Order: sequence, then C-alpha cells, then structure tokens
Amino acid sequence: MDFSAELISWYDDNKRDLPWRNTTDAYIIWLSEIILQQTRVEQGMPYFYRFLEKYPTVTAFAAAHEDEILRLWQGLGYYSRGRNMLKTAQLVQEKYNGVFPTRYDELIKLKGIGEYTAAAISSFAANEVRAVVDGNVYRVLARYFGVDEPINSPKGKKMFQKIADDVLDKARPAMHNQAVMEFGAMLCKPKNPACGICPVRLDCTAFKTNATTYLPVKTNKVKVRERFFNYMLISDGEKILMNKRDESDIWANMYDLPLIETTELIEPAELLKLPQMHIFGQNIVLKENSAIIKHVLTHQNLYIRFLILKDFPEKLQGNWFYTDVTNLKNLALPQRIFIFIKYFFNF
DNA sequence: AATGCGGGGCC
DNA sequence: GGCCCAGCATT
Repeated sequence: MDFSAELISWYDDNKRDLPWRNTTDAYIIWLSEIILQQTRVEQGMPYFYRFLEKYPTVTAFAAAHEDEILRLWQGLGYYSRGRNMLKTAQLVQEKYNGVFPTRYDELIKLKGIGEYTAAAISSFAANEVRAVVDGNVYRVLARYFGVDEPINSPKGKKMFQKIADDVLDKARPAMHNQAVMEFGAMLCKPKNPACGICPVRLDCTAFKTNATTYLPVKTNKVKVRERFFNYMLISDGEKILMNKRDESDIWANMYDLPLIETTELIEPAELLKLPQMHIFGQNIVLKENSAIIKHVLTHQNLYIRFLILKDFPEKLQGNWFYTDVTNLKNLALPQRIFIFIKYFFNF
C-alpha cells in the first residue's frame, strides 16, 4: 500500500465519530470548519452543536444579528470568524438563494474561507479533488517526507501544497483528506507522536532519522505586546455602565466596561489622579479594586484590573451605554471580563 | 513577507 | 513559559 492507502486504512479502523462527518450538507460542513480553525475539536464541539441548533440552515444564520452571533461565539476566540460567517451567510442567502456553494472556485471568494477551508468544504461536500493543508497535514508531510522548509514561509506553503496535491488519492479525496488530518491529530501528534504504532513509520523519514522532534520547522516568533487595562465597574446593582468596542482592536464589536488603558502598571490611587479619569467625574470615589488578572493572548499579554467606582459619571462617552444587569447574559463579552462580572454579580 | 487576531490544553 | 490547535485577513 502507498502512503495514502495506509493512512486511509488506519483511518477506517481508528477514526473518531464526529458529527460533521456524517453529512454532505455544505452549510453544516462550513459551520464546523470555521469553528475548528485554530481550534481543537474538543473545544469547538459544544459551539458546533449550539450554532446548529439555533441556526439549522444558512437561511436562519443569515437572518441573525451580529450581536447574537458574537454572543454565541463568546469564549471561542478569533471573533472575526463569527462576524465573517454572518457576512458570508447573508451573501449565500442573496446570491445563491440560500444554497451553500460546494465548488472550490466559488468558496474561495467567500469571507472567512481561505485555501484550507475551500478545499475542505469542496472535498467533503462534493468530493472535489482538492488536497487540504492544515496544521496536521504540514506536520505529517514534513515528517514523512523529511521536509525542513518552514511551514509558515510562502515558499514552504507552496512546497507543502504541492506535496499534498501529489499524494492526494484522486479517487477518494474526501476520505484521504479526513484520514491525513485525523492521523495527524491522533497519532502523528506535535509532542510525543505514537511512532511505535504508526503504520507508515518504516517509510517515514523523520522516524528513520530520529527527527520527529525537529519537524515541522516553523519560523517567526511572535512579538508579544504588554498592555494594561483598567476597567471601571460602575453599577447600582440594577443597571451597569457598559462600553461597545470598535472594530480596530481586539474583541471587535464586542462589549466591555469603560476602559482606561495605561502603558505600565499603575496602582489604583495613582490611576484616579490621571487626567483621563475626568470622564468619570470630578470627585471619583473608589469603592474597591480587584487584583491584577493576567490574560494571555497570542500577540498580547493583558494585565487587567477592575476598579469599582461609587458614582455614575455625569456625561457618557460615545460608545458607553447603560444596561440592566439582567441583560448582561445577552451581550458578547470577552471571556475574562465575563468571568469577573459573573462573579461580581453572582449570576 | 509580516502582523493581528483568542482561548484553552499540554508538556 | 512555550508550543500548538481542521487559518484568514490585512498591510
């Protein structure tokens, strides 16, 4: 058996029973693929069920409001995925009359669908001959063929796409794609791959040269920015002052609290003296403040502190608004902020 | 070609 | 603490 046949055989015996594998409905496959971008299956699974239940069809999805989508997406991260899904659903509803396209050339034009996702949907939904290349595939191919070109360089991406195209089983692309990804996720794992039970280890370059630890190669260490978020929690127990974030920063279009960002850690007493604080009034009274919470993102370390103020400000800034505490469950909040507010109001 | 974009799990 | 996860959009 060749490489692909071996992996498909392995897949037949070892595959997980995942809900999106039992359908050729392009809408359902699209939903699962977007949710799973940069996301582990176990983390995405509950979101997949929630979205499918609330929006059984692309038509239902297209009718949703962005706030609803973001609220349902809360906690999953990379929120532009949800916002792009709404745009794509609306376009599919209008341009394709609610029938989700299955051809690669159509899919690749849609917002939030790149080469991987277009290949995945077109092969899974219509058995189009397209080879997927995701993180799993990079790893499997790099090790098996001993390719040390960085997977995140344009040259490397082209190289791996070509290898993937070459080894693709053209008679059963969907099965092949599923098999390689499942193999990468379950057996040819990033750490401690199960080479001892691997069906292709005797032909695997990395296994033969003891190089699994060093493959695949990845360059570009990300620079991490340090940011200090001082959130003002102002509430009488019934209503609370909220802020809607804009599109230009993290957590686009989501909701948080009035924020004073500083370039370094500032103690509450000093913070209250800053000129920026005047937007909260003249005589600001601090009731209490939280400890600093470190929240780690891919490119940013956030040091978040919540300050509970006694009085409502006289004037509201442009993106501020009041809402009932009971309505907070309907707003999409960044995970860390949601956790604090939930704890604070004990709901 | 490089950077921004979340949150969680694993080692 | 570092790395990775069914990547994509923007610059």
